[in-house]
Amino acid sequence: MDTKKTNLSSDNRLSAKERLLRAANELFYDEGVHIVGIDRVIERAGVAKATLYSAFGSKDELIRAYLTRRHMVSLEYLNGQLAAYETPRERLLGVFDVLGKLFAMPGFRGCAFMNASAEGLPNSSIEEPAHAYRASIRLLFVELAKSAGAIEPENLAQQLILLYDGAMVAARMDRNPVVAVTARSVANTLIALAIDS
Amino acid sequence: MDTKKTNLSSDNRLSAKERLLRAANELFYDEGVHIVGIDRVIERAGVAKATLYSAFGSKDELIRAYLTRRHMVSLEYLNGQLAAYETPRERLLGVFDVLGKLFAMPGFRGCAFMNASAEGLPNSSIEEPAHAYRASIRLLFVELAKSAGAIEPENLAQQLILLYDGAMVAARMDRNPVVAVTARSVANTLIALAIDS
DNA sequence: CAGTAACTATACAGACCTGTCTGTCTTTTC
DNA sequence: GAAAAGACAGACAGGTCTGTATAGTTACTG
Repeated sequence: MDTKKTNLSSDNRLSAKERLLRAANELFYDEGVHIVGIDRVIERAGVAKATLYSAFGSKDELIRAYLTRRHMVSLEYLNGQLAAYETPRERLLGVFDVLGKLFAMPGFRGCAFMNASAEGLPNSSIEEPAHAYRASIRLLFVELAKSAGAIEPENLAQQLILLYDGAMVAARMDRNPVVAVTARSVANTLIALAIDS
Repeated sequence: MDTKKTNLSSDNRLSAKERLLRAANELFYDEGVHIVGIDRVIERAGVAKATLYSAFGSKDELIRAYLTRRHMVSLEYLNGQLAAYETPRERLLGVFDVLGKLFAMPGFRGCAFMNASAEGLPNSSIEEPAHAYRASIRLLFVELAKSAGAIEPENLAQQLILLYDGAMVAARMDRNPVVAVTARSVANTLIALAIDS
C-alpha cells in the first residue's frame, strides 16, 4: 500500500537483516563507511536501531558484513560474466571487458575494498575482508593463467592484477572509464608474451 | 631547553604554520584525514587552536594545504631522483625504481591522494588537489614518453600510469613492496614496444 | 488464547568533533 | 618604556556519533 519508498532496501518483504545489508551497501559504497552513520542506515532500511545491534552487534561488524556480502556478489557477477567466454585466454581478457562495463555504470565510485581500506585505521578489522577479496581476485587470475597455458602463471597473474588495480584507480580518480580499453589491450600483449613464447 | 618533544613538527624554530603543516602531514597520512581531529594536530604541532584557525580558516583548508604541500614535495623528490638517470627512457623506468624505494619505507601507507580521496565525500573539496596531483604525474609521463621517442606518447603514458597506480595499490593493500619490480619489468616491455616498433 | 520472539520508537549516556571566545603571556617595534 | 601583534592555554557551544535502555506493538505458535 504505502509504496512511497520504492527503494529495495526498505522492501518490507525482506528480513530486517537483509534490508540493513542492502541499505549499508548503498550508503557505505556511495559515501564511505566512515561518513555514513548508523542513523542513516537504519532510516533507509526502515528498521529500528536496536534491531541493527541485535543483528550485527556493532557498526564495525556491519561494515565487515557489507564487505563480505560485496565480496560474494562481485565474484559471482564476475564469474557469471566470464562464463560467456569460451577459452581461458578469452576469459582473462574478459575480466577487462567486465571492468569496462562497471566503470561506465552510474554511481561507480571505485573498488569498495580499496575505499574502505583507505578509510580505516591501519590494522583495523576492515583489512581482513579486504585481504580476502584480493586473495580471491588473485586466485581467479592465477587459475585462468594456468588454464591458458602461461609458462609462469603467478607472474602473469601479478601483471594482470597491476592492470586491474590501475584501471580501477584511474577510472575512479580520473573519471575515465575508457581506461579499461587500454588495460585490456596491454593485458592482451602480456598474455601473448606469457603464452606464445 | 625543553627538547622533550624531539619530533620535527614541534621544533620551535619553525613558524606555527609550518609546524601545523608538518604535524598534519604526519597524522593525516598515517591515520587518515577523517579520523585525526584538530586537537591531535595542534597538540603535535605545539600550537594553540586559535592559531590554526587564523592560519587556515578550517580543517578542510588544512587538509587541502597538506595535500598541496605533499604534491610539491613528492614531485620534487621524484624529479630529483630521476635526474640521476641519463636518458628519457631510463627515467621512465626510473620512476618504478623510485616507487620500489617508497614502498620499502617504514610507514608507507599508499598514495596520500588516493587515501584522502577515498575518505572524502564525492565532489568534496579534496578532489581538487587530488586531480592536480594526478595531472602532474600524467604530464611527467607524457613528457618523458615524448622525449624518449614514443610513437604515441599519450598512449604509452596512459599504460605506464596503469602500472604506477596498480603498483601503489598492490604495495599498500597486499603489503608487497616487490610489486615495483614487476611493474618495472612490464614497463620495460611496453616502452620497447612503443619506441622500437 | 496465552506466551514468546522480534520489531519499533524514542530517549539517553558518554564521548568526540569543529569552531569560537576569553584572557594571559611573550616578542617585536616605535 | 609603551603599544601592538601574535601565540598561548583552556573553556565553551552546538552538533554528531555509537551504543544502551525502556516501553510499547505486532506476529507467530503451541
